[in-house]
Amino acid sequence: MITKEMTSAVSNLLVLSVLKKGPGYGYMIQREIKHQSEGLMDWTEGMLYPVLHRLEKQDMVEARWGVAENGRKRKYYYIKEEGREYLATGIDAWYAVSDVLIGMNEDE
Amino acid sequence: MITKEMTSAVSNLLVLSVLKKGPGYGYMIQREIKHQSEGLMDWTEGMLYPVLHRLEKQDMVEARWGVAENGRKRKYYYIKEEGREYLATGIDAWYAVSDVLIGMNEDE
DNA sequence: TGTATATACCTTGTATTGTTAGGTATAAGA
DNA sequence: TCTTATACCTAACAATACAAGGTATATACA
Repeated sequence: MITKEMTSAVSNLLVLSVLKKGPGYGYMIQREIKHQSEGLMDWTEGMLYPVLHRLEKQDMVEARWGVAENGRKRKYYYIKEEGREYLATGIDAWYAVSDVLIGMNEDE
Repeated sequence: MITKEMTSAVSNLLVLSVLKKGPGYGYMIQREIKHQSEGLMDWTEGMLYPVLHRLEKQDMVEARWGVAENGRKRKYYYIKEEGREYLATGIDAWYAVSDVLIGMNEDE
C-alpha cells in the first residue's frame, strides 16, 4: 500500500539514485526502479516522464538524444552536480522524517 | 530540507501517531508534532486542519466538540480502528519505500 | 507476410493537496 | 488597554500523481 504521496516523496530521489550509477533513459529507469523495488514501484509513463522533464528543468540532470545499439533513438539522462547534492540532502531529509515517525511509534 | 512531498507522505501517519496515544485537538497535535520532530516539522494551520477533516471524512478519526478546563471550546479527535489499521500499514509501506531508497544507495 | 509484443517517447485532463493568506474568537499576561 | 497565545476555520493558487490517450520502431512468431 504505497500511497501516491510516498511515491511523490521519493520519485526524484529514486530517479537520481539510478542515474548516479550511470546514464539512463526513461524506459530503462522505469524498469530499474521496478526491479530494485521487487515490483513494489511500477510507475506509469505519465508519472515517469514528467519527473524526468522536471529534473531537467531544475538542472539536476542533463538530457541528450542518443542512438541505441539497435538504431533506436533514445533520450539519455546524465546526473549533474546539483542532482548529486539534491540526492544527498534528500536522503538525509528522508532519514530525519523516518526518525520522527519511528520515534512517535516505538514507545507503546 | 523536508520537501512538501515528504510532508504530504507522512502527515496522516504523524497525526494518527499522536492520536494513538490518546485524544487530541488541532492546536495540541500541531505542537506535539513540532515537539517530537524537534522543530523540524512545524505545520501551518492551513495544513493541519484540512488533514484532520480529511481523516474524519475517511472515518479514521472521530471528532467531538468538548470544553477545556479553562472553559475554552475545543474539537477533540479520537482515533478509530480504521485509523489504527491505516497507521500500521502506512508505517510498513514507509519502511518498504525506505528499504528501496537505501538499497539503491548503499552500494557504491 | 502479417501481427502481436516490447521498446521508447510524449501530452492532456482530473483530482488531490501543501502553501499562502486571509478570517473569527477567547484567555492570559504585561 | 494591548499584545500574545490559544483555537478554530476557509479560499485561492500552484504543484503533481494518475489515467488515458497518442506516435513510432524493433523483434518474435505464426
